[in-house]
Amino acid sequence: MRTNRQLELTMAMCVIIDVQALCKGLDVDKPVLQLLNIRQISNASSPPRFRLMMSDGQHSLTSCLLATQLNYLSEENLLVPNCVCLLKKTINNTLADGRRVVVVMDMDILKSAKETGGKIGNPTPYNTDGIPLEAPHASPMKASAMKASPSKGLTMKVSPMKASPMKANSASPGSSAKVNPIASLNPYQSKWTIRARVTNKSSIRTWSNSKGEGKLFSFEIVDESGEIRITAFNKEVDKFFSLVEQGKVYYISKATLKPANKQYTTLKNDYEITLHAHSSIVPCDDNQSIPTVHCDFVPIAELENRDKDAIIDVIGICKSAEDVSRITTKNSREVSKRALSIIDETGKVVTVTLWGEEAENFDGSTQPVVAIKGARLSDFGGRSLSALFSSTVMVNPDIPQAFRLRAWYDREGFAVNSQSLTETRSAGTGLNMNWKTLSDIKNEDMGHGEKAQYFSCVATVLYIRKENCLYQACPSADCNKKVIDQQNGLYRCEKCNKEFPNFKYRLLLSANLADFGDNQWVTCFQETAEALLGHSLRLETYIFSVCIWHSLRFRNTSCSLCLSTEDESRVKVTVMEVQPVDHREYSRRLLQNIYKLAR
DNA sequence: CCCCCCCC
Repeated sequence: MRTNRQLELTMAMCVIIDVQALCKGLDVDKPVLQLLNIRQISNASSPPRFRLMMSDGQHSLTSCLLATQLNYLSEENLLVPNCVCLLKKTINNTLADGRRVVVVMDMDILKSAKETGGKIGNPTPYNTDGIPLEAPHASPMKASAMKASPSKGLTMKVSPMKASPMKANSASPGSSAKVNPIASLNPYQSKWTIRARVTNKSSIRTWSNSKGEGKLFSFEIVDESGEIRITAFNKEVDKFFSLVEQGKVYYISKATLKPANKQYTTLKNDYEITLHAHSSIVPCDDNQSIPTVHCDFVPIAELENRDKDAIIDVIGICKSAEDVSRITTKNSREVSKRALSIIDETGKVVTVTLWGEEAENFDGSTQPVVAIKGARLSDFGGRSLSALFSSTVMVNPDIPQAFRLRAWYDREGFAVNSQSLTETRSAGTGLNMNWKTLSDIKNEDMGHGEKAQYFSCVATVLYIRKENCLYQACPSADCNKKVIDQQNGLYRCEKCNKEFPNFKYRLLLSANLADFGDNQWVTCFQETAEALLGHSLRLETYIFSVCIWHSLRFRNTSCSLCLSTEDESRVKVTVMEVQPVDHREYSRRLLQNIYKLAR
């Protein structure tokens, strides 16, 4: 740990001119300063604002404001007089009365007040009454832009060369005299106009929670300096939803900037925009200089080497598409989904899942080119992709890659012996079903191999055992592991490695299934048991999707229905899905089975 | 003021 003396020397050597430079709006790279005083500005507004007196050991500066997102530093007593701070990001701003302030946007506390032990040096006040404005980089916009560039997120380069053609557009309807780059926007300056292209527009969504209800839509925009998200609520939805179109360019002004919650966005901007009653959005026809959406397509074969959860752009021919279906999420929300199989020139296929309206409206019947910007790579079934709310799904986009792909597929691609990166193993996918008869299970020694096996069969329920048909399961939402009664009022879940005062009962039905050749005992947990019991009675025919594995080899499978009792060594046969057979479907699958036997 | 990105 550095001593005060060392710190004093460090400051003296490295940052001696920092206060002076900061005041002049010069580009100071991450100055280290000591906090001499902090006080809350007396105003009624919330959140509160804090004013800081900072020192570089030579000079002190009182015209410093803490950005409100850093208020917690003061509220949690971390930012107290005498602590030493690294100012990672600052913005110079001019107040309404002409006074200039330095707003601290991001900082680290390098040494606590206790460690520092007192004021370093004997700093004298530096020109607190107003700084001359002739400093070379004095404009707030300029200063913030310059500070932004080292933090690698923003890649803005605003030069006077670029700024002038923007001014030339001032005659356009509704535009102000000056167009500001997106990267220069901040909550401390309200008078701005940006000119930007809509890259991603959401549909209208409603919400209802304890705080109230309403509707909203959001869209993302881009200019040559950067990108930002804009959200419209309620009345502004009515006003702007139909005006704002994907891919078009608009002048946008008079809206509120607020810090972006990084938890929910991957956009490279610290802020986002909320529209209000006086906000203005005006279409712009002369938009040559505004960048269009750029995609960095990853070949499908290459997805095998990318990390899970990576956000990637992909393009392919939609070889086949599932019908749209409704699923219920863990949070018991209903949503539409549709899985597509897409193929590209690498000859590899991957499954892409679309959600909501995008799933409902998709038509794969013409085998269109599908390009997705910002899909998430998942490891489900090996490798698969999922569209996010932030993804842009383009069907037959007007881009060279799409034309090339179309030509390739129509000439030869349709016939290639393609390989999918996504293993499909659930019922309902129609093709790719691993159909077995019950006698196949024994004849093929199923469940004794290195991997769990999945198959489907058509069978009738002969018998359901009513004994021991409930078990005590872990009460956590997504864990269904059997708990161990500790005999002290607590129940232990080995999977969660936790003890609970309660448990939930779940169904565990043993059923005997039969087809024309054999019969088989299987286990149905809650969901599949309900499906069976929900129908009239036994002697009804179903399609069963079954998972079979050996309990000595497999303790945990990815299937939430598969509980393994580790003390027994035998083959486990667990039903994952039950579908009552519809006669048409039954005949079709029976035929498939017969054809397979015939081969 | 939302913040949902899901399912097998």
